[in-house]
Amino acid sequence: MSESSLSSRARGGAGGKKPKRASKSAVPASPPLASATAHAKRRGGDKRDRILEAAIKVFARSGFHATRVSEVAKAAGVADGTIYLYFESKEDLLVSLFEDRVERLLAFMRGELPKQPNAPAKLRAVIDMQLGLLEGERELAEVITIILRQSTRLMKEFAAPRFLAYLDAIAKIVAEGQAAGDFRKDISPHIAARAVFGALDGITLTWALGRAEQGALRRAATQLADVLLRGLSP
Amino acid sequence: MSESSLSSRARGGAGGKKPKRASKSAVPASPPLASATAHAKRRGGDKRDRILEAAIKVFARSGFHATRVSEVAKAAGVADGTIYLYFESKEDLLVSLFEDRVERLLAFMRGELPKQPNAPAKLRAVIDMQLGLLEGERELAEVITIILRQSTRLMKEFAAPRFLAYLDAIAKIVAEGQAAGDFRKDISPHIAARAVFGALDGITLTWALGRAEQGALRRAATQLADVLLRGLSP
Amino acid sequence: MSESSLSSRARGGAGGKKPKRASKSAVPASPPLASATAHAKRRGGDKRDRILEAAIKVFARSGFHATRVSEVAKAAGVADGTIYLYFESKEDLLVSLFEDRVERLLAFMRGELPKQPNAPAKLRAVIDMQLGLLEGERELAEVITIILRQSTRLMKEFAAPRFLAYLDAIAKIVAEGQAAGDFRKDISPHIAARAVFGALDGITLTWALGRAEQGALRRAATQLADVLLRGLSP
Amino acid sequence: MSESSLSSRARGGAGGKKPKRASKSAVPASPPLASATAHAKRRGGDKRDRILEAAIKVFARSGFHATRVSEVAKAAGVADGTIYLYFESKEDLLVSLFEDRVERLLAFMRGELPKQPNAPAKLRAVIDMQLGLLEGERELAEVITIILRQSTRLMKEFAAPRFLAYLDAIAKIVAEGQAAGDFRKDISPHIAARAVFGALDGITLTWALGRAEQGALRRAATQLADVLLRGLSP
DNA sequence: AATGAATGAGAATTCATTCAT
DNA sequence: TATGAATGAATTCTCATTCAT
Repeated sequence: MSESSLSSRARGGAGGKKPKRASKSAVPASPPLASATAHAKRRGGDKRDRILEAAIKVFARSGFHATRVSEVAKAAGVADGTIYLYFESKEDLLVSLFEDRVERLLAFMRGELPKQPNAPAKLRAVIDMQLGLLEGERELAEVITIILRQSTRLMKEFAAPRFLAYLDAIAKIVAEGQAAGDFRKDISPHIAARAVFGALDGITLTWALGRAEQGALRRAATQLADVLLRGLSP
Repeated sequence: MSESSLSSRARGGAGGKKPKRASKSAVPASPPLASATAHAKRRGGDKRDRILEAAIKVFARSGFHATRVSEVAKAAGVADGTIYLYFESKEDLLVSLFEDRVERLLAFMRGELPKQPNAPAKLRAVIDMQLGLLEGERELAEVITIILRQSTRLMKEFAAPRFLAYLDAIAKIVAEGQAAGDFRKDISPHIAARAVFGALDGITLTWALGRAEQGALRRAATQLADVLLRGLSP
Repeated sequence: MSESSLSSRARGGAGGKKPKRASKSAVPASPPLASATAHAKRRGGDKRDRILEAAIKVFARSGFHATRVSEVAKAAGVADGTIYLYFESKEDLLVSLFEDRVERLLAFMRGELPKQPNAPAKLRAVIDMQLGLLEGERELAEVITIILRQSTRLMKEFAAPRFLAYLDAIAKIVAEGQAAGDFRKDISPHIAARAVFGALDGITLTWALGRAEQGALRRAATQLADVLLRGLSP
Repeated sequence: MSESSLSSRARGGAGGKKPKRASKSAVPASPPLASATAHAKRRGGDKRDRILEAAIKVFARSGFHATRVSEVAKAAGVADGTIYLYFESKEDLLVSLFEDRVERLLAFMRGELPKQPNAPAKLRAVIDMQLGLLEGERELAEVITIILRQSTRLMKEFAAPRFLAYLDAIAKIVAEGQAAGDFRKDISPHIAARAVFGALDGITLTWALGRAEQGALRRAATQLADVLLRGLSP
């Protein structure tokens, strides 16, 4: 996974609080996606983060278009106008949400992947991490899998490139595995990457829309990895 | 696959024009999803279908919320008010679109699946059909994978149950295969179904958003089936 | 006075109902600036004109910025949205007002001036016409002398060029008179034009802001012409 | 010119810094309207004056409504809130501007006029002074001729009485001239005053909106006085 | 059935003003 | 005095939907 493919674009004042640990399962016990508020209630980020936090909740409940800015403001306990001190528009709020939270996920993955010995391990790590990190963040999962796609402009201009970069990163792992003889060579890395990403997305989506049972995502991760790794084996 | 799971709800006057043939590849040469206009220009369906046709185009281009009803009317060559003679609301237009077109796909699949000898063949047929039928229907593919999710209400109230029914149908195939010893038994049919569905969705989505190359979907179908069938093999 | 300098820019559907007569006093008994509604209640212009009519009243009462679009709508007896079927924006409403009404005044003047035998007669005619035509149109006078200047953008981009064209037309009359020996030659036609225009504007303004007595403007016109013609005499 | 007609209403802490000299041309070389800052940087007036100074600039550039209080604050180098320590509101800022600067002009004229031997000389002095004093103060000229009229409330409640007082002063000069046989008697002093005021205003306005060439105003003053004095001669 | 002019509810955003520090 | 983050009232304009023709 190249640095560039997952690199983030700095935005607002969202500092990149880097999570650093990795357990054997490649997913830390405490979620690195959780709001930084807990530790960083100190300065500035405070109000901005309260707004982001509230936005996740409200967007997940009602969707992007059906959500009124005033609802987010109310949920965040600030005045309507205050939102605009931290975000340019309602759309920017959604983008910032995505950048702020997804960037943490990607940064974490960027740190973990190099630790894996080979392509199969990396692929499993990607699956474990994506699902493992969203476990316990049902609302965020919903925002990423559904809400983000509700603004066509956002989807096409902003999210698509990010998704493509992520796909590229997965495709690289597949290609690396093929080169090393760990994966069958008759499968296009690109198609494989889309299948992996789609499967992850589909599992997340149905989980988020359903009862979002605790542990379900991690269990699904294991099984998905089992199927895909065997499916890609030479 | 149970009747109920894929059964359609009659709506407006959209009769279920049943496509009839099946080639060896399980996908007919002429797309069964194409507008029924050609044959059914007789009465009533005419204008209704022109509106649906136009709606696919315009929704695919601009998304659900950014599309004005007047744009659909213009594209269909009818007056704004005429839309409301055939559909209850803008949202109903999208729902009808989904029902009208997806129902044809599902009906077709309902007809084809029983012809397959076993679960692996059925799973491959599902994959072939979903991707094969959308090939050449880029705009419809975009409407199904993206636009339909833009109305949170629609997504939660209408599409989700349909998707779940489709998931059930796939899960049943997997379970059937496990029972027959064709598939490994350590994988939850539910999780497998979500992975299959997600992979199909992801491949369709990126294809629709990208250059939508001719033949790409069919090629992807073959590879996806190869990976999944090996991945699920006992 | 050149055609170009007072030519209008067609806008919306405001047909140029040309007034045609000229009395000895160069000002017709029935005001050519009055809404065309009276005669033309027939088609289309009806609602548009009702809105313009209402806008003059409300703008004159409250000024441009303090006037709500909904107030204009209410005064015109139409729905808020209807305004936007005929005008692009609140600002466009003001511009259209200006174009629609001032154009009639200028068109009238364009028709009358050539009938005057010499420059002094033309200058007197301009003064008579500007003041005579606004007599009985207090609100319109207020819109032109005050309200139009309340939008800086409008003033600089739209009104200024029109005013300059008008100034040019007056300057040409002065220059013509100087060439013919009817006016003293030590006065810059440009400065004279500004003085004439300013005097007309000042008289109109104070009249509109004051009690706007009947006949006051025509009386003022005579005296102003007397002073200026003697002041410009060789 | 009566004391009352041009007397100022004390406001804020704006003391009347009295300019003192008078040249033969009735207009001093150094502008008496310039900010008092230079001498009075001592206390209090300092910041208040910086704000007024900044307000002239910003109002002249963008107009009253389009100007944000924060822009004035920035231009003055103070915090937004500081403005409200010196002025009650944005509107009060404009009023204060008017009072502060116009009062200096009027005070100066009050001092000069009695020195003139007769009505014609007084009228010429008024013209010379109004135009002469604004020369070199383009932005102030713009504020007085345009910006001040952008708030309808201000215009009607505040400026109109002031303008009327000024008109009265001019009318008195005309009447005085008529009584002394220096001016023709068939012209209403009121109308004459309006014409003079309007001409002055029109010349200032077009000069401010145009290129505001150096010397143009003084030249215009001479010519305007020439025309009006001959026009008013018996 | 078809039209499209008219409707009017609805919401994002701005910005003058306040006030805790 | 000075600050500037926070407030929240206020308003233009859009557009799905209706309905008289």
